[in-house]
Amino acid sequence: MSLRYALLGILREGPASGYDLMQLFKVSLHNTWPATQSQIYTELGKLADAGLLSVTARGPRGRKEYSLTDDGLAELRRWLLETEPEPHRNEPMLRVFLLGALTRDQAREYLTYLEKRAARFTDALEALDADVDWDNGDLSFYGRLALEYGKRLQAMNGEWAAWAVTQIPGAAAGDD
Amino acid sequence: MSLRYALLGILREGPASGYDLMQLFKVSLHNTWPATQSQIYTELGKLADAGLLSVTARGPRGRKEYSLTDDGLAELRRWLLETEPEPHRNEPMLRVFLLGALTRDQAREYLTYLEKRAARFTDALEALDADVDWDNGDLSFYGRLALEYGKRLQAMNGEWAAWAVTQIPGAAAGDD
DNA sequence: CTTTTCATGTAACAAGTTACATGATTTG
DNA sequence: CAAATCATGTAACTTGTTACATGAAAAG
Repeated sequence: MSLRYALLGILREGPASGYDLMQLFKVSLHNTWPATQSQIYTELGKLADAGLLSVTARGPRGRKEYSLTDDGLAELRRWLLETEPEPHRNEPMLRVFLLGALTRDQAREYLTYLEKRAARFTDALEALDADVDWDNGDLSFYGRLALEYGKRLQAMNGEWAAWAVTQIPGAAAGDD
Repeated sequence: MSLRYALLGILREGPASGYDLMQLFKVSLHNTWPATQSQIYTELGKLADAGLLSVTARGPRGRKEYSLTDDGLAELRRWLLETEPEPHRNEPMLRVFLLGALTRDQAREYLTYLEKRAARFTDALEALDADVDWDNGDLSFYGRLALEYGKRLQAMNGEWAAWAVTQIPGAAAGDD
């Protein structure tokens, strides 16, 4: 359901094609709201049918550029102001709950893996930060706030995992 | 896909009915992996058909108690050891990306709302901590690690939101 | 002229949500 | 005996994933 609003929100910055949006999702939105090519094209079709978007230009190879309509902007604002974010799933944390199915050594390994994963992720976010050409648009402005969030989240993830690994009783080897 | 492993993992602690599992999801797993009643019953049926669970007791009102089979435990371990967690969606953060659709006052309001939300969530986690009767099982042990994660996450959320609100330029009123 | 990039669309399937439907047992 | 709780199941719908299918245009 949120994908539709992501599309409306991005198109508020200016018209774009499905292909353009696909690229944007691949780089900057992937960590926040992953979407596949097929989903994007399908959703753009529905949004245009509903009058929230309109095709405002055609290019080579069947390229279609979509623009946000007044109705689309109104619907985006309504969503932002009048609806609550839905609870989200955290698969790595679900796995923590279930770690009792493994030996303590394996559980420690998983937590160490989470710590390394956080470090890798932090590097990826730094790279993204350097890679994106931030402009003066709202998406860049708020995108930087979201990026800072990602960095803090990964720092916290790493610290928690390092702490959690010390909580598992027993020596470093030979349990269960 | 993860729901099936959540069910297998919980049943590793001991047999339970669909109803029991439903309660557990409502209280302690809701923040990590929400699941509906219909989803749980459907999945239990599939898991039993696949031989990963078996019905080991019947009670009043058609109650069925499921137990983890050896195949089920093996499949749970395989998932934990050999598969990668999938990327997860963060709707509140998607909304941050799209805040340019609102006035700056409204954007600040949203961030302030996120800060309050984090505080409320922290309180709810403290209440949960006090409410749950932690036993000596693995689910309790690892559940406490996950709970600590939740507390740290909410603390970070609140700090980030308080910082983010200061990043939005302009006086406290009268823009856009 | 071959490969890469641009560009769209759809079909089949899996996962998750909402709503409906039913009824036994326990508690006050 | 009325209300709350226990207990299960399924149908319709929405959302998301994987895979297939096609082809124009640009770059080397």
